[in-house]
Amino acid sequence: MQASKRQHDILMAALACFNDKGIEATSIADIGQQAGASVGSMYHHYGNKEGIAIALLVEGMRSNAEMLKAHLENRSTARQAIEAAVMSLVEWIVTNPEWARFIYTVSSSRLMQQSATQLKEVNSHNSELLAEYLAKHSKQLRSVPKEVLPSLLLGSVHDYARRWLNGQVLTNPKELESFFIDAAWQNVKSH
Amino acid sequence: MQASKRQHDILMAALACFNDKGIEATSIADIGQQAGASVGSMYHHYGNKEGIAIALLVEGMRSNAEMLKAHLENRSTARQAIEAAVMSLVEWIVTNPEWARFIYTVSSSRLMQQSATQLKEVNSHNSELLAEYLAKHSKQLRSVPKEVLPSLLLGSVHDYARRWLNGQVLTNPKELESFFIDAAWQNVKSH
Amino acid sequence: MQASKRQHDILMAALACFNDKGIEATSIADIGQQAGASVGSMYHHYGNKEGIAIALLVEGMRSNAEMLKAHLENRSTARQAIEAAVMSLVEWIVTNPEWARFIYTVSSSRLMQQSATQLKEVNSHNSELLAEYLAKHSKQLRSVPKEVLPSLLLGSVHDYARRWLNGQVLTNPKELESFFIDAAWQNVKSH
Amino acid sequence: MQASKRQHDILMAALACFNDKGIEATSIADIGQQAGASVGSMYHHYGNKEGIAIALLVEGMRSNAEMLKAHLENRSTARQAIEAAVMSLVEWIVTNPEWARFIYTVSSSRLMQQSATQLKEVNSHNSELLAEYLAKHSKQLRSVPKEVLPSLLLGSVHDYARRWLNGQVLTNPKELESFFIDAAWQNVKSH
DNA sequence: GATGAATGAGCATTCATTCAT
DNA sequence: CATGAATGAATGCTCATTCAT
Repeated sequence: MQASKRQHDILMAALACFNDKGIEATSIADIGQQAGASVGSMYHHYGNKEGIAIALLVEGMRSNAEMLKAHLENRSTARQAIEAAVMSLVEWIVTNPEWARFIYTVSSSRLMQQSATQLKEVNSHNSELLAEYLAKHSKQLRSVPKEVLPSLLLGSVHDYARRWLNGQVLTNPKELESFFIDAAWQNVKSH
Repeated sequence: MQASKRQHDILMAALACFNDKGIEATSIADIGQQAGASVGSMYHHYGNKEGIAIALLVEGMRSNAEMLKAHLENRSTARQAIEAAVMSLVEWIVTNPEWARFIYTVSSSRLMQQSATQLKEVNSHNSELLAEYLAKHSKQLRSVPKEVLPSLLLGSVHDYARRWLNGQVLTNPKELESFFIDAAWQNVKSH
Repeated sequence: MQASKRQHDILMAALACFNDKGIEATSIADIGQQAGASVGSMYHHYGNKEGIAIALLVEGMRSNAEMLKAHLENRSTARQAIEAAVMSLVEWIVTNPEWARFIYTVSSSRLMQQSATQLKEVNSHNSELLAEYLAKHSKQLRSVPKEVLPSLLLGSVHDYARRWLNGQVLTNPKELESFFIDAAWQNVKSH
Repeated sequence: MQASKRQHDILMAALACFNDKGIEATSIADIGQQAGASVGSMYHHYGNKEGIAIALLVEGMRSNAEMLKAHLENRSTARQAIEAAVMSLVEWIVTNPEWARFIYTVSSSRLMQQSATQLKEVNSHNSELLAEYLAKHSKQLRSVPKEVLPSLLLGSVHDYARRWLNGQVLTNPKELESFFIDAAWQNVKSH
């Protein structure tokens, strides 16, 4: 089922509304109005409000994963892999700020915990992508518990991105990319 | 007006409910029931639901700032200051996981942007505390744009803490403290 | 959008309730129950309680204006116009006591001052109808400030009607019509 | 029980609030705030909200009746009595617009129908005052049903006053007094 | 007399969801 | 597939009233 224009409009309207007023505070009618779709139409396509949010989340994470995969191609050294991971994340956030904002917000919500198989698949696929890749270069990397690794690697980017998306800082993350790469590399390379 | 027991009960009940079901999904009645307070009483003291959330936020940030101040005392070197900052944050999160969870969730919501002078005061006070302290040791520290510094320093902790509070990782942040301290120091020390 | 039966039922139920208990004291649920409509349905059609009151007001004034227009047709002399104005008003009040009572009550409320273009249109249209008509016979009429004219003409009727609708007097205004006509004519004819 | 300053303040605050937002929409707290009195204090003095409204009504009608009595003194002819009645009413309205507005509004409300013996006494006393007076001059007056008389006499004034108090007309009633006197006299004198 | 915390019933309004057309 | 009227449970909030201090 290719997404029709109608479906795409609904998703984009929902993304805008969710970011603007919050998921709970956004009513189905709000989305419909912004999308130029009737209430009934949205239920026809997505079942309910949660269905829309999940579709949005899945789509966002898929796009994020695709970008990471593209950046990882042809990177042979550990350092290059790290660079690729950071650059891909920054690139994706800067290119899709609305989506990034939505995902950051939603990831601490109840939506994330439960919900569709779909989501879990994408989610785990996504996080293993880099893990596998790094495993190839384990000798050049510090040995750290599996659970902390992502935080040492990308924690700075995530933290800055959240603040940037909330308007608390103004400098575009892209301009600070080298700091994030340095930090990531320092934190995970073997001493 | 010292906070009465009644007021304290309301706040604690609200914290539990907000974390359990989300702010929007928590009804005033839910809080009242858990606190053993009537609806009217809550409105008498806090004006409305947002008033409760803000009081909670202010209280949490104040407690966080106090702990940081305590940790910074008697730290003379740059390295010690960094250690103190990381340890204080970890300590506070581990000691007040409920409060931490609430603040992380709410900080990307509309609640944060607007609202109370109270909040802004605490907020700016809080972020300047460490900045001032580090300024004293600027020679031993890398020169980085002001806006990124907090992310380089504490991004890893925040990222891990969020995941821990969401149940995505299980190891207590305290056990991983040395990794966070190392990372922080690597990221901000002068090369 | 022709008013559906549902919409008409809601309006009539509201009219009865408003007159019975007062606008503020009437709950939306009261109206819904009497109209056999759900709460949601009323909001779907009229937006809120005030929307219902305004719709009622507009409809009432429109009906009043129509009756006046009908009575003014084929009246050639000034005296006849005056008679028509009084008789039309008495007729309308006697025929629509519920509506009259509502309008008298509401016209000193905040509802009247603000609100809908709709209302203002009907309102000014209504008051100019007679004014235009009388202008044609200005020679036979006393010259009085524009603002008092309506009170000299119809003040007695309005005053009596209010008291009658409140149950303070019992004689039907129709029976006293000749007194009102005489009074109106005496008050505005040229001496 | 002479009214204390506190009691007077409460009454005046209530009058202002009632006129500003309507009786039902005015909360006890609103009045208290404006009067600088605590909630408890108002209950101590007036029992409840209705008690305040009735006190206000009684006080207003008493003041109105006093003015009428004063104006009727030393008036010997029928014409003079009519003049006095009109002038007294106009005078009172112009001098006490807030009170007039309150009484006009409340007289079509449920408050009037029921309520205190106090009120009924003042009320009937008030309306009989003029009736008695006019009875003395019955020969010079038209014979009209008792119920219409007040409307023929003062209907124009009441109608204009209501519109003036609502801001629908701007000319001070005092300036139009002669029109109202003429009208009253024409309407009740014997032909 | 005065104060203001506490109560809880009552109400306007919103909103996800259904379904006939 | 699309529409929008209809439903009714849920919820934030108000407010008259009481009462201990």
